[in-house]
Amino acid sequence: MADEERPAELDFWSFIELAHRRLATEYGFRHQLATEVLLTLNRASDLVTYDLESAVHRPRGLSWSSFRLLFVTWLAGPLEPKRAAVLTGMSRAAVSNLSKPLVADGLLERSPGEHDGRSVLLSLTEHGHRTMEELFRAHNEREYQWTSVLSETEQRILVMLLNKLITNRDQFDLRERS
Amino acid sequence: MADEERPAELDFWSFIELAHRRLATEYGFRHQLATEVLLTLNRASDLVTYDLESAVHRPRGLSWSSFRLLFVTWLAGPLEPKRAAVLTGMSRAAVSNLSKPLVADGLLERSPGEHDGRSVLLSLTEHGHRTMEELFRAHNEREYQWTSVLSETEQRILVMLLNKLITNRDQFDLRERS
DNA sequence: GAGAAATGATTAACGTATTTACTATCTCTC
DNA sequence: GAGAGATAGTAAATACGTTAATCATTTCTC
Repeated sequence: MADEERPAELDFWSFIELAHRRLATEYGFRHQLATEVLLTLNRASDLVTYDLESAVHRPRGLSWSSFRLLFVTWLAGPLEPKRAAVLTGMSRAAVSNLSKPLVADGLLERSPGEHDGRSVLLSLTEHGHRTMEELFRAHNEREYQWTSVLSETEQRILVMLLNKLITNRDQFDLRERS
Repeated sequence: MADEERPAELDFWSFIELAHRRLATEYGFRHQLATEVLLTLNRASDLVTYDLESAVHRPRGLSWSSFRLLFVTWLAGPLEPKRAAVLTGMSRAAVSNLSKPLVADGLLERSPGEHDGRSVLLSLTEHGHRTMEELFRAHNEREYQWTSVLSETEQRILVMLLNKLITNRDQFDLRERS
């Protein structure tokens, strides 16, 4: 057994390796590769997100969620809260809560819908629009720092593989946010 | 312009494509591929996680975070809360809060540390151990359903690319959880 | 070896997301 | 066109995470 394990080096990322090893040797689990793929996917996503949030958005007074809402409104807006919820992957209530401070800060605008008395349209104000252009520039630069360790071809392969992973999801009855 | 956009088909996943298109045509952002890579990474991770949580863990009365804590304790335990926090990627306070119900349910055990009067060791109880074996079997089966749309080679490439993405992170001063 | 600083775990205060319940409007059916 | 049911948005209750403050112990320094 000796110093087969080196706990001193073990951290959030290298835990994946330990898990893989332990699942292989201690327990006879069939699908170790599946675990490795999805653990890696998860932790990579968490690391990048955490970094972007704390380096770009928090210093400007925005949470990751607020940014996401502004982002979809910027690119797909004006849109109803319902649609914003689908596109951001959060609940309608979350959109409603997040909008409040953004409207108060003059970034977002809430106007009554045209044909439906219940509905509302979210759009960026002029100020919100300018803010997003500046904000996304910083965001995009940091994204580039992350991805530039991969060649363009590697990046395209990565996107392609993730697309394949996700778009075949209808092969089984997966759970989605209602 | 015509029906260039088809909002009817737009959802959480296909928004990536819309974002890519809009950033390319409307705004002259330099690093569209970076955005596409990281949006894809993020959303893929979210979809898989949401599915695993709602299909496997919630029905058994566990949150995603509880599962993660049990998982690292299972594979790397017994360990101190501090180390569990690093390995799960959450705060020490979260570990402390999550432990409480798990101890109460008889899955987790909290024993005083050997050499240090302040410290504590978290470990699975016998019952917790048996539970994890059953639970992880279900988890692993579902993971397999997800990943099996990729060939083994594709899976290895995916892991390799994500590893490359992350392990070069020390090239710039990224933000990590303290 | 006594006092100061540091460290581990917990608690308290707070922010933010989710689910559930509610209100208003719209649509469908007869 | 009146009533049942569906839908949009919000509000209330709840769950769960974070950071900051607290307590106990340990380590460092003189």
